[in-house]
Amino acid sequence: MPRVSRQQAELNRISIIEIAARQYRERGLKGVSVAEVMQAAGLTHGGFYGHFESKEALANEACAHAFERSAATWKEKAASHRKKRKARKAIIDHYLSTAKRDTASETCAVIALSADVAQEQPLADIHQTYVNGMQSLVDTYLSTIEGGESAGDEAARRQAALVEYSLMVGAMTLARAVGSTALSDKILKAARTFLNSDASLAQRFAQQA
Amino acid sequence: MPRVSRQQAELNRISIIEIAARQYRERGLKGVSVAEVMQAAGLTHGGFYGHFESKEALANEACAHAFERSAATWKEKAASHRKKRKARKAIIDHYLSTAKRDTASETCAVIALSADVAQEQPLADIHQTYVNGMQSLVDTYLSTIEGGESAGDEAARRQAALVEYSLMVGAMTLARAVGSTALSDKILKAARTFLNSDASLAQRFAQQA
DNA sequence: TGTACATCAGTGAACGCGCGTTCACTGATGTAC
DNA sequence: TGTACATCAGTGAACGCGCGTTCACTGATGTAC
Repeated sequence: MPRVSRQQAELNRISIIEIAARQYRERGLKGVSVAEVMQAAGLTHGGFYGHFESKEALANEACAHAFERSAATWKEKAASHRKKRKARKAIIDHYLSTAKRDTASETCAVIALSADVAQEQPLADIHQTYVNGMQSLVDTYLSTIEGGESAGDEAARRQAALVEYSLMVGAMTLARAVGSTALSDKILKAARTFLNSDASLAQRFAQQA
Repeated sequence: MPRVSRQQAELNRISIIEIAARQYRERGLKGVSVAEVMQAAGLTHGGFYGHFESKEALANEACAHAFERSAATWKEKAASHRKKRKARKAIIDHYLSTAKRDTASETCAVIALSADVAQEQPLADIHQTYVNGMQSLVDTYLSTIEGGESAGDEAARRQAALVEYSLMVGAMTLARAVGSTALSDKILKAARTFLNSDASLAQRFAQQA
Protein backbone atom coordinates (compact mmCIF):
# COMPACT_ATOMS: atom_id res chain seq x y z
CA MET A 1 0.00 0.00 0.00
CA PRO A 2 2.40 2.70 -1.13
CA ARG A 3 1.55 6.40 -1.29
CA VAL A 4 -1.44 7.09 0.94
CA SER A 5 -3.10 10.50 1.08
CA ARG A 6 -1.43 13.32 3.01
CA GLN A 7 -4.27 13.26 5.48
CA GLN A 8 -3.73 9.54 6.07
CA ALA A 9 0.02 10.06 6.37
CA GLU A 10 -0.57 12.63 9.11
CA LEU A 11 -2.90 10.19 10.89
CA ASN A 12 -0.20 7.53 10.61
CA ARG A 13 2.32 9.91 12.16
CA ILE A 14 0.01 10.59 15.09
CA SER A 15 -0.66 6.88 15.46
CA ILE A 16 3.09 6.18 15.64
CA ILE A 17 3.53 8.80 18.34
CA GLU A 18 0.63 7.53 20.41
CA ILE A 19 1.73 3.91 20.19
CA ALA A 20 5.30 4.88 21.02
CA ALA A 21 4.11 6.98 23.96
CA ARG A 22 2.29 3.95 25.36
CA GLN A 23 5.33 1.72 24.86
CA TYR A 24 7.70 4.24 26.46
CA ARG A 25 5.44 4.39 29.50
CA GLU A 26 5.33 0.60 29.67
CA ARG A 27 8.97 -0.14 28.93
CA GLY A 28 11.10 2.96 29.52
CA LEU A 29 13.44 4.77 27.13
CA LYS A 30 15.54 1.70 26.34
CA GLY A 31 12.74 -0.82 25.96
CA VAL A 32 11.19 0.45 22.72
CA SER A 33 12.26 -0.52 19.18
CA VAL A 34 11.44 1.20 15.91
CA ALA A 35 10.35 -2.07 14.29
CA GLU A 36 7.91 -2.91 17.09
CA VAL A 37 6.34 0.55 17.12
CA MET A 38 5.86 0.52 13.36
CA GLN A 39 4.41 -2.98 13.39
CA ALA A 40 1.97 -2.01 16.14
CA ALA A 41 0.93 0.92 13.93
CA GLY A 42 0.26 -1.48 11.04
CA LEU A 43 3.21 -0.21 9.01
CA THR A 44 6.64 -1.52 8.03
CA HIS A 45 9.81 -0.22 9.62
CA GLY A 46 11.20 1.26 6.41
CA GLY A 47 8.70 4.09 6.37
CA PHE A 48 9.74 5.34 9.79
CA TYR A 49 12.34 7.80 8.55
CA GLY A 50 9.77 9.51 6.36
CA HIS A 51 8.11 10.63 9.60
CA PHE A 52 11.03 11.14 12.00
CA GLU A 53 14.64 12.12 11.67
CA SER A 54 15.77 9.46 14.12
CA LYS A 55 14.58 7.18 16.89
CA GLU A 56 15.67 9.83 19.38
CA ALA A 57 13.37 12.37 17.73
CA LEU A 58 10.43 10.00 18.10
CA ALA A 59 11.34 9.31 21.73
CA ASN A 60 11.26 13.03 22.43
CA GLU A 61 7.91 13.60 20.70
CA ALA A 62 6.34 10.49 22.22
CA CYS A 63 7.47 11.38 25.74
CA ALA A 64 6.27 14.95 25.32
CA HIS A 65 2.93 13.49 24.26
CA ALA A 66 2.84 11.26 27.35
CA PHE A 67 3.57 14.22 29.63
CA GLU A 68 0.87 16.31 27.93
CA ARG A 69 -1.69 13.57 28.48
CA SER A 70 -0.81 13.35 32.17
CA ALA A 71 -0.84 17.12 32.57
CA ALA A 72 -4.27 17.31 30.91
CA THR A 73 -5.66 14.69 33.29
CA TRP A 74 -4.26 16.50 36.33
CA LYS A 75 -5.60 19.86 35.17
CA GLU A 76 -8.99 18.31 34.56
CA LYS A 77 -9.01 16.86 38.10
CA ALA A 78 -7.88 20.20 39.49
CA ALA A 79 -10.61 22.09 37.63
CA SER A 80 -13.47 19.71 38.40
CA HIS A 81 -13.69 20.62 42.08
CA ARG A 82 -14.47 24.05 43.43
CA LYS A 83 -12.70 23.38 46.73
CA LYS A 84 -8.92 23.04 46.49
CA ARG A 85 -8.95 20.33 49.15
CA LYS A 86 -11.21 18.15 47.04
CA ALA A 87 -9.22 18.76 43.88
CA ARG A 88 -6.04 17.80 45.68
CA LYS A 89 -7.65 14.65 47.05
CA ALA A 90 -8.90 13.76 43.57
CA ILE A 91 -5.35 13.92 42.19
CA ILE A 92 -3.90 11.96 45.10
CA ASP A 93 -6.48 9.18 44.93
CA HIS A 94 -6.21 8.95 41.16
CA TYR A 95 -2.43 8.83 41.17
CA LEU A 96 -2.01 6.40 44.05
CA SER A 97 -4.71 3.88 43.15
CA THR A 98 -3.94 0.16 42.91
CA ALA A 99 -5.73 0.15 39.56
CA LYS A 100 -3.22 2.64 38.14
CA ARG A 101 -0.35 0.64 39.60
CA ASP A 102 -1.56 -2.46 37.76
CA THR A 103 -1.96 -0.82 34.35
CA ALA A 104 1.47 -0.71 32.75
CA SER A 105 0.45 1.47 29.81
CA GLU A 106 -0.81 4.17 32.19
CA THR A 107 2.39 4.42 34.17
CA CYS A 108 3.21 8.02 34.89
CA ALA A 109 5.85 9.19 32.41
CA VAL A 110 7.91 10.64 35.26
CA ILE A 111 8.17 7.20 36.87
CA ALA A 112 8.77 5.34 33.62
CA LEU A 113 11.55 7.69 32.46
CA SER A 114 13.33 8.97 35.57
CA ALA A 115 16.09 6.38 35.72
CA ASP A 116 16.85 6.63 31.99
CA VAL A 117 16.67 10.43 31.88
CA ALA A 118 19.13 10.62 34.77
CA GLN A 119 21.71 8.98 32.50
CA GLU A 120 21.13 11.34 29.58
CA GLN A 121 23.19 14.46 28.97
CA PRO A 122 21.59 17.49 30.64
CA LEU A 123 21.47 19.12 27.20
CA ALA A 124 19.54 16.29 25.55
CA ASP A 125 16.08 17.17 24.23
CA ILE A 126 14.53 14.36 26.23
CA HIS A 127 15.94 15.84 29.41
CA GLN A 128 14.29 19.19 28.80
CA THR A 129 11.05 17.45 27.87
CA TYR A 130 11.17 15.56 31.14
CA VAL A 131 11.90 18.61 33.29
CA ASN A 132 9.21 20.67 31.58
CA GLY A 133 6.68 17.88 31.92
CA MET A 134 7.43 17.34 35.59
CA GLN A 135 7.29 21.06 36.30
CA SER A 136 3.87 21.26 34.71
CA LEU A 137 2.57 18.47 36.96
CA VAL A 138 4.05 20.04 40.08
CA ASP A 139 2.56 23.43 39.15
CA THR A 140 -0.87 21.90 38.70
CA TYR A 141 -0.54 20.13 42.01
CA LEU A 142 0.62 23.35 43.66
CA SER A 143 -2.56 25.07 42.48
CA THR A 144 -4.55 22.70 44.72
CA ILE A 145 -2.61 23.51 47.88
CA GLU A 146 -4.30 26.04 50.12
CA GLY A 147 -2.41 28.92 51.66
CA GLY A 148 -2.04 32.67 51.87
CA GLU A 149 -0.71 34.94 49.17
CA SER A 150 2.22 36.36 51.11
CA ALA A 151 5.75 35.65 49.88
CA GLY A 152 6.48 33.41 52.83
CA ASP A 153 3.31 31.40 52.40
CA GLU A 154 4.02 31.03 48.71
CA ALA A 155 7.46 29.55 49.43
CA ALA A 156 5.93 27.21 52.01
CA ARG A 157 3.30 26.06 49.52
CA ARG A 158 6.00 25.37 46.93
CA GLN A 159 8.00 23.32 49.40
CA ALA A 160 4.91 21.40 50.39
CA ALA A 161 4.08 20.70 46.74
CA LEU A 162 7.57 19.32 46.11
CA VAL A 163 7.43 17.09 49.20
CA GLU A 164 3.96 15.77 48.45
CA TYR A 165 4.71 15.21 44.79
CA SER A 166 7.98 13.43 45.66
CA LEU A 167 6.07 11.20 48.03
CA MET A 168 3.54 10.27 45.36
CA VAL A 169 6.27 9.48 42.84
CA GLY A 170 8.28 7.45 45.37
CA ALA A 171 5.31 5.49 46.66
CA MET A 172 4.10 4.56 43.17
CA THR A 173 7.63 3.73 42.00
CA LEU A 174 8.04 1.30 44.89
CA ALA A 175 4.53 -0.09 44.59
CA ARG A 176 4.99 -0.85 40.89
CA ALA A 177 8.37 -2.50 41.40
CA VAL A 178 7.13 -4.62 44.31
CA GLY A 179 4.11 -5.80 42.33
CA SER A 180 0.50 -6.52 43.30
CA THR A 181 1.15 -7.72 46.83
CA ALA A 182 0.13 -6.85 50.37
CA LEU A 183 3.33 -4.82 50.86
CA SER A 184 2.64 -2.87 47.69
CA ASP A 185 -0.91 -2.11 48.83
CA LYS A 186 0.43 -0.95 52.20
CA ILE A 187 2.84 1.46 50.59
CA LEU A 188 0.09 3.09 48.53
CA LYS A 189 -2.33 3.17 51.43
CA ALA A 190 0.21 4.72 53.79
CA ALA A 191 0.96 7.48 51.28
CA ARG A 192 -2.73 8.12 50.57
CA THR A 193 -3.61 8.18 54.25
CA PHE A 194 -0.80 10.59 55.02
CA LEU A 195 -1.48 12.97 52.14
CA ASN A 196 -5.24 13.04 52.62
CA SER A 197 -4.97 13.62 56.36
CA ASP A 198 -2.40 16.33 56.12
CA ALA A 199 -3.80 19.69 55.15
CA SER A 200 -1.23 21.66 57.07
CA LEU A 201 2.07 20.67 55.51
CA ALA A 202 2.37 24.12 53.95
CA GLN A 203 1.64 25.70 57.31
CA ARG A 204 4.38 23.71 58.97
CA PHE A 205 6.87 24.92 56.37
CA ALA A 206 5.59 28.46 56.88
CA GLN A 207 6.21 28.24 60.62
CA GLN A 208 9.81 27.24 60.05
CA ALA A 209 10.56 30.05 57.63
CA MET B 1 47.26 -15.46 30.69
CA PRO B 2 45.32 -18.71 30.79
CA ARG B 3 44.76 -20.75 33.94
CA VAL B 4 45.29 -18.57 36.98
CA SER B 5 45.24 -19.96 40.51
CA ARG B 6 41.93 -20.85 42.12
CA GLN B 7 42.42 -18.08 44.60
CA GLN B 8 42.92 -15.59 41.76
CA ALA B 9 39.89 -16.99 39.93
CA GLU B 10 37.76 -16.36 43.01
CA LEU B 11 39.12 -12.82 43.23
CA ASN B 12 38.26 -12.34 39.55
CA ARG B 13 34.73 -13.54 40.22
CA ILE B 14 34.32 -11.05 43.05
CA SER B 15 35.80 -8.32 40.89
CA ILE B 16 33.28 -9.04 38.14
CA ILE B 17 30.42 -8.84 40.62
CA GLU B 18 31.62 -5.57 42.14
CA ILE B 19 32.18 -3.93 38.78
CA ALA B 20 28.80 -5.13 37.54
CA ALA B 21 27.13 -3.88 40.73
CA ARG B 22 28.57 -0.42 40.10
CA GLN B 23 27.48 -0.47 36.47
CA TYR B 24 23.95 -1.65 37.32
CA ARG B 25 23.65 1.22 39.78
CA GLU B 26 24.88 3.66 37.16
CA ARG B 27 22.98 2.35 34.15
CA GLY B 28 20.08 0.18 35.28
CA LEU B 29 19.28 -3.43 34.39
CA LYS B 30 19.29 -2.87 30.63
CA GLY B 31 22.38 -0.66 30.42
CA VAL B 32 25.05 -3.24 31.26
CA SER B 33 26.78 -5.57 28.78
CA VAL B 34 28.83 -8.68 29.51
CA ALA B 35 31.70 -7.51 27.31
CA GLU B 36 31.97 -4.15 29.08
CA VAL B 37 31.92 -5.67 32.55
CA MET B 38 34.60 -8.19 31.62
CA GLN B 39 36.77 -5.55 30.00
CA ALA B 40 36.49 -3.33 33.08
CA ALA B 41 37.61 -6.34 35.13
CA GLY B 42 40.66 -6.73 32.89
CA LEU B 43 39.42 -9.97 31.36
CA THR B 44 38.02 -11.07 28.00
CA HIS B 45 34.35 -11.78 27.50
CA GLY B 46 34.87 -15.49 26.69
CA GLY B 47 35.70 -16.37 30.26
CA PHE B 48 32.44 -15.01 31.60
CA TYR B 49 30.53 -18.28 31.40
CA GLY B 50 33.12 -20.01 33.51
CA HIS B 51 31.95 -17.78 36.36
CA PHE B 52 28.23 -17.37 35.72
CA GLU B 53 25.53 -19.43 34.11
CA SER B 54 24.10 -16.44 32.25
CA LYS B 55 24.01 -12.67 32.20
CA GLU B 56 20.80 -12.84 34.24
CA ALA B 57 22.59 -14.80 36.96
CA LEU B 58 25.26 -12.09 37.17
CA ALA B 59 22.59 -9.38 37.26
CA ASN B 60 20.97 -11.08 40.21
CA GLU B 61 24.22 -11.53 42.13
CA ALA B 62 25.43 -8.02 41.34
CA CYS B 63 22.17 -6.41 42.40
CA ALA B 64 22.07 -8.47 45.58
CA HIS B 65 25.59 -7.21 46.26
CA ALA B 66 24.51 -3.61 45.68
CA PHE B 67 21.59 -4.00 48.08
CA GLU B 68 23.83 -5.57 50.71
CA ARG B 69 26.24 -2.65 50.49
CA SER B 70 23.41 -0.15 50.95
CA ALA B 71 21.93 -2.14 53.82
CA ALA B 72 25.31 -2.29 55.54
CA THR B 73 25.72 1.49 55.24
CA TRP B 74 22.25 2.11 56.66
CA LYS B 75 22.75 -0.31 59.54
CA GLU B 76 26.06 1.34 60.31
CA LYS B 77 24.39 4.77 60.39
CA ALA B 78 21.60 3.38 62.55
CA ALA B 79 24.07 1.82 65.01
CA SER B 80 26.42 4.77 65.30
CA HIS B 81 23.99 6.96 67.25
CA ARG B 82 22.54 6.13 70.62
CA LYS B 83 19.49 8.31 70.08
CA LYS B 84 17.05 7.06 67.45
CA ARG B 85 16.36 10.62 66.35
CA LYS B 86 20.02 11.17 65.51
CA ALA B 87 20.33 7.85 63.72
CA ARG B 88 17.27 8.66 61.63
CA LYS B 89 18.65 12.10 60.79
CA ALA B 90 21.99 10.55 59.80
CA ILE B 91 20.28 8.25 57.32
CA ILE B 92 18.11 11.04 55.92
CA ASP B 93 20.98 13.48 55.47
CA HIS B 94 23.19 10.81 53.94
CA TYR B 95 20.54 9.61 51.52
CA LEU B 96 19.28 13.01 50.42
CA SER B 97 22.60 14.81 49.96
CA THR B 98 23.46 16.60 46.73
CA ALA B 99 26.82 14.78 46.77
CA LYS B 100 25.06 11.42 46.58
CA ARG B 101 22.81 12.72 43.83
CA ASP B 102 25.85 13.68 41.76
CA THR B 103 27.68 10.36 42.12
CA ALA B 104 26.19 7.98 39.56
CA SER B 105 28.00 4.89 40.84
CA GLU B 106 26.51 5.39 44.32
CA THR B 107 22.93 5.59 43.15
CA CYS B 108 20.68 3.67 45.48
CA ALA B 109 19.95 0.27 43.93
CA VAL B 110 16.24 0.76 44.58
CA ILE B 111 16.22 3.90 42.45
CA ALA B 112 18.43 2.46 39.71
CA LEU B 113 16.37 -0.71 39.33
CA SER B 114 12.74 0.16 40.14
CA ALA B 115 11.59 0.89 36.62
CA ASP B 116 13.25 -2.21 35.16
CA VAL B 117 12.16 -4.52 37.96
CA ALA B 118 8.56 -3.37 37.51
CA GLN B 119 8.68 -4.89 34.01
CA GLU B 120 10.08 -8.25 35.14
CA GLN B 121 7.94 -11.26 35.95
CA PRO B 122 7.03 -11.35 39.65
CA LEU B 123 8.69 -14.78 39.82
CA ALA B 124 12.03 -13.60 38.45
CA ASP B 125 15.00 -13.92 40.80
CA ILE B 126 15.85 -10.27 40.36
CA HIS B 127 12.38 -9.33 41.55
CA GLN B 128 12.80 -11.25 44.79
CA THR B 129 16.25 -9.76 45.25
CA TYR B 130 14.79 -6.29 44.85
CA VAL B 131 11.91 -6.82 47.26
CA ASN B 132 14.18 -8.41 49.89
CA GLY B 133 16.72 -5.60 49.52
CA MET B 134 14.12 -2.89 49.83
CA GLN B 135 12.49 -4.57 52.83
CA SER B 136 15.84 -4.69 54.58
CA LEU B 137 16.34 -0.94 54.07
CA VAL B 138 12.82 -0.13 55.28
CA ASP B 139 13.30 -2.34 58.34
CA THR B 140 16.53 -0.58 59.22
CA TYR B 141 14.87 2.77 58.78
CA LEU B 142 11.93 1.61 60.89
CA SER B 143 14.33 0.81 63.73
CA THR B 144 15.18 4.52 63.96
CA ILE B 145 11.57 5.64 64.33
CA GLU B 146 10.53 6.31 67.90
CA GLY B 147 7.26 5.07 69.31
CA GLY B 148 5.59 2.84 71.84
CA GLU B 149 5.50 -0.93 71.85
CA SER B 150 1.74 -1.40 71.64
CA ALA B 151 0.27 -3.07 68.58
CA GLY B 152 -1.34 0.18 67.45
CA ASP B 153 1.88 2.14 67.80
CA GLU B 154 3.77 -0.53 65.92
CA ALA B 155 1.38 -0.27 62.99
CA ALA B 156 1.71 3.51 63.04
CA ARG B 157 5.50 3.29 63.05
CA ARG B 158 5.41 0.94 60.08
CA GLN B 159 3.15 3.27 58.14
CA ALA B 160 5.40 6.20 58.98
CA ALA B 161 8.48 4.27 57.83
CA LEU B 162 6.83 3.47 54.48
CA VAL B 163 5.80 7.08 53.94
CA GLU B 164 9.17 8.52 54.88
CA TYR B 165 11.08 5.95 52.86
CA SER B 166 8.82 6.56 49.84
CA LEU B 167 9.47 10.26 50.14
CA MET B 168 13.24 9.75 50.19
CA VAL B 169 13.10 7.49 47.14
CA GLY B 170 10.81 9.85 45.24
CA ALA B 171 12.80 12.97 46.05
CA MET B 172 16.13 11.43 45.04
CA THR B 173 14.61 9.89 41.91
CA LEU B 174 13.36 13.29 40.80
CA ALA B 175 16.52 15.10 41.86
CA ARG B 176 18.73 12.74 39.87
CA ALA B 177 16.55 12.96 36.76
CA VAL B 178 16.37 16.77 36.91
CA GLY B 179 20.14 17.06 37.29
CA SER B 180 22.34 19.42 39.28
CA THR B 181 20.12 22.47 39.15
CA ALA B 182 18.36 24.84 41.52
CA LEU B 183 15.11 22.90 41.16
CA SER B 184 16.88 19.67 42.00
CA ASP B 185 18.45 21.23 45.10
CA LYS B 186 15.03 22.52 46.16
CA ILE B 187 13.48 19.06 45.91
CA LEU B 188 16.16 17.53 48.13
CA LYS B 189 16.07 20.40 50.59
CA ALA B 190 12.27 20.32 50.90
CA ALA B 191 12.35 16.58 51.63
CA ARG B 192 15.21 16.94 54.13
CA THR B 193 13.53 19.85 55.88
CA PHE B 194 10.26 17.99 56.13
CA LEU B 195 11.70 14.70 57.37
CA ASN B 196 14.06 16.28 59.88
CA SER B 197 11.36 18.54 61.32
CA ASP B 198 8.77 15.83 61.61
CA ALA B 199 9.21 13.57 64.61
CA SER B 200 5.54 12.92 65.03
CA LEU B 201 4.48 11.27 61.81
CA ALA B 202 4.06 7.96 63.61
CA GLN B 203 1.98 9.68 66.28
CA ARG B 204 -0.29 11.16 63.66
CA PHE B 205 -0.90 7.72 62.17
CA ALA B 206 -1.50 6.36 65.68
CA GLN B 207 -4.19 8.98 66.32
CA GLN B 208 -6.04 7.97 63.19
CA ALA B 209 -6.07 4.28 63.99
C1' DT C 1 61.53 -32.67 46.88
C1' DG C 2 61.04 -33.83 41.91
C1' DT C 3 58.66 -35.51 37.89
C1' DA C 4 54.56 -36.55 34.79
C1' DC C 5 50.18 -35.65 33.78
C1' DA C 6 45.35 -34.14 34.34
C1' DT C 7 42.68 -30.13 35.17
C1' DC C 8 40.56 -26.02 34.05
C1' DA C 9 40.72 -20.41 34.07
C1' DG C 10 41.07 -17.59 30.61
C1' DT C 11 41.49 -16.53 25.29
C1' DG C 12 39.67 -15.06 21.01
C1' DA C 13 37.21 -16.37 16.89
C1' DA C 14 32.71 -17.45 15.60
C1' DC C 15 27.49 -18.03 15.84
C1' DG C 16 22.75 -16.16 15.28
C1' DC C 17 19.95 -12.37 16.36
C1' DG C 18 17.79 -7.87 16.74
C1' DC C 19 18.88 -3.30 16.41
C1' DG C 20 18.86 1.62 13.94
C1' DT C 21 19.34 3.22 9.58
C1' DT C 22 19.59 3.44 4.30
C1' DC C 23 17.86 3.00 -0.28
C1' DA C 24 16.02 1.51 -4.85
C1' DC C 25 11.57 0.72 -5.95
C1' DT C 26 6.22 0.92 -6.40
C1' DG C 27 2.07 2.92 -7.56
C1' DA C 28 -1.72 5.86 -5.69
C1' DT C 29 -2.05 10.75 -4.80
C1' DG C 30 -1.70 15.46 -6.05
C1' DT C 31 -1.09 18.90 -9.67
C1' DA C 32 -0.63 21.36 -14.09
C1' DC C 33 -2.79 22.01 -18.28
C1' DT D 1 -14.09 17.58 -16.20
C1' DG D 2 -10.34 14.79 -18.25
C1' DT D 3 -5.63 13.67 -19.30
C1' DA D 4 -0.46 13.39 -18.43
C1' DC D 5 2.94 13.55 -15.40
C1' DA D 6 5.49 14.62 -11.13
C1' DT D 7 5.48 13.66 -6.33
C1' DC D 8 6.25 11.04 -2.42
C1' DA D 9 4.18 7.63 1.54
C1' DG D 10 5.09 3.29 2.27
C1' DT D 11 7.68 -1.33 1.08
C1' DG D 12 11.10 -4.71 1.94
C1' DA D 13 15.82 -6.08 1.22
C1' DA D 14 20.18 -4.86 2.83
C1' DC D 15 23.94 -2.60 5.71
C1' DG D 16 27.01 -2.51 9.79
C1' DC D 17 27.05 -3.07 14.59
C1' DG D 18 26.82 -4.80 19.30
C1' DC D 19 24.71 -8.15 21.79
C1' DG D 20 24.60 -12.90 24.60
C1' DT D 21 26.45 -17.17 24.09
C1' DT D 22 29.46 -21.19 22.44
C1' DC D 23 33.67 -23.61 21.75
C1' DA D 24 38.29 -25.37 20.35
C1' DC D 25 42.38 -24.14 22.19
C1' DT D 26 46.39 -22.76 25.47
C1' DG D 27 49.39 -23.34 29.10
C1' DA D 28 49.98 -22.48 34.13
C1' DT D 29 48.05 -24.68 38.15
C1' DG D 30 47.03 -28.56 40.96
C1' DT D 31 47.76 -33.42 41.94
C1' DA D 32 49.38 -38.20 42.08
C1' DC D 33 53.30 -40.81 42.59
